[in-house]
Amino acid sequence: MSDNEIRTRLAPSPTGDPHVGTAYQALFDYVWARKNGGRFILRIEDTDRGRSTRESEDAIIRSLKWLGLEWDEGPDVGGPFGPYRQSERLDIYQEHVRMLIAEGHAYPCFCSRERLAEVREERQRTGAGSGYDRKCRDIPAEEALRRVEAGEEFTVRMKVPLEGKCRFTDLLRGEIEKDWASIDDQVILKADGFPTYHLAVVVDDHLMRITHIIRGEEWINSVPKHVLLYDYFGWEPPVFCHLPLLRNSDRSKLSKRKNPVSIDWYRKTGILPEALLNFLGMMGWHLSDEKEKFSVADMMENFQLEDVTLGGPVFDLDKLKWLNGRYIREDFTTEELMDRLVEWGLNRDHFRRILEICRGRMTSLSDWGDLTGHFFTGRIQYETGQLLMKDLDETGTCEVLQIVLWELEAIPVFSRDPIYSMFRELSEKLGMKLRDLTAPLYVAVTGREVSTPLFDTMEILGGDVTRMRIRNAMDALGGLSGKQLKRLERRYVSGGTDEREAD
RNA sequence: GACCCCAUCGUCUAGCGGUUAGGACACUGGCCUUUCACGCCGGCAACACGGGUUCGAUUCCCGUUGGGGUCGCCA
Repeated sequence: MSDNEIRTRLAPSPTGDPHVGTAYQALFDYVWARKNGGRFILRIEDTDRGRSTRESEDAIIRSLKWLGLEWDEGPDVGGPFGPYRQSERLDIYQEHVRMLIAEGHAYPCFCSRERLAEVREERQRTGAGSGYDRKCRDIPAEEALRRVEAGEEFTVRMKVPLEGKCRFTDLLRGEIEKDWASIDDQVILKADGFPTYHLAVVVDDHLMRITHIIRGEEWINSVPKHVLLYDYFGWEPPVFCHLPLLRNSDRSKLSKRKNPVSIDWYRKTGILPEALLNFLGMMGWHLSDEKEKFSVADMMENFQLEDVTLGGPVFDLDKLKWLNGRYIREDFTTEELMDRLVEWGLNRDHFRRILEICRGRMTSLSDWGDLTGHFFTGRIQYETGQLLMKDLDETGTCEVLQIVLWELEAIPVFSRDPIYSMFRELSEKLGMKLRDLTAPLYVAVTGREVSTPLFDTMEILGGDVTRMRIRNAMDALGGLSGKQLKRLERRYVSGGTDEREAD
């Protein structure tokens, strides 16, 4: 590697389904590195012990490979600056934390989570800024050391200046200013010895010689903490370039409650990787005014980071479908398209999973088409009468479907058994018979009252497809108004899992 | 609420002081066609508002409004 090589990275946290926002960033990172003859690095940010899973990491890697965005260094391929999984770099972070403490830039904090929660609430309420009150900042070093050695639980926080301004440059926005006083002493090392994002990202980006940090706009507010760390370590910060966030049609940040966000969903509904990439490429960037259809290679030839536009682009499925249609019509011979189709869903593995759950219902081989159509279709047409829950009207049914949606969102691994237990518990909670609860769901998910077993079917379809169909069914029933939704949410609080893009 | 970011058709965008404000998706009228789709031709539709700067502002500056993001021992 030469000294002035352009190096970008994608740093996803393996905590759920691979997110299209991750693909979006990956595309720009990839194109920028490759267009400059540089390298694109994949780093897994699995410092959240509770939520990171290997399954998620594998799924992310699979999705990125499906898209054809290949990295030059990463946990699976190695590289000169590994390991590329943060959980395997703990000693590196701890060493750097020791350096910061030794130089007085960081300090142990002994506050309990409870106290922190109280402080946070109090400060929010009184508008005294937010976050931590720096209680432990001035504990004398010897005393702190004694308490640490005595085995008291602690985290490590970085010292942030109490006054003055932080200035940094974002490639797309120019100079950005922020008062230090608005930033609190961020935890950089958790009580379990794992680093937080802020420490790990700075240390790794430096050690991995990242030259351009291209990531979502949601990170812009944490840049001051990062530049401060670069400063404490005496390192040169890389170029910061924050991409606009992909949006739902109501302009909020793209989220799975309102949109399919899993890359898998796009694959499963028959979007071609080249079309998805092309589409993502036109979010905030354009090849030329006359040419909407372009390849990653076209993009590589013409892309300039500073040409990215800043308005948060709404992710418009209609336009993606149109573009996808153009690829299908224009880019393949029938033979080639056949290969794509086989690869997509007409392959033995997929057939086997489906056959296993439907062979018992077959009296002739030709039942196959009728019985399995819902596995090979995008949108289902509904008979709204069939969608109604027993003894409920359209609104009542929508409310139950909405609750089901929330419950489905909260299932960490979307497979039959957890889905089954969820429905069992839910039917009890709602005081409904399980079959009365699931009957309309057969219709919502498969289009029919009698079909393949629901939970297996959901598993095969995947969480995003399943949820999208239920949402479509709700729309067919007239849906819920914002007001009704709010009321329902108050009445029925359910913990959904956070979704996470790469940084 | 505080702070940060953003602002051209419903949506993705072109525009970088002087344009009938262009293209694409969606919607829509017509043509083609045994249906549908594709394709072709046409239509609807935007510079958020108010101040400056300037001979002239969609374009530059400042406010307002609107939208978004962030305020975690999550990333």
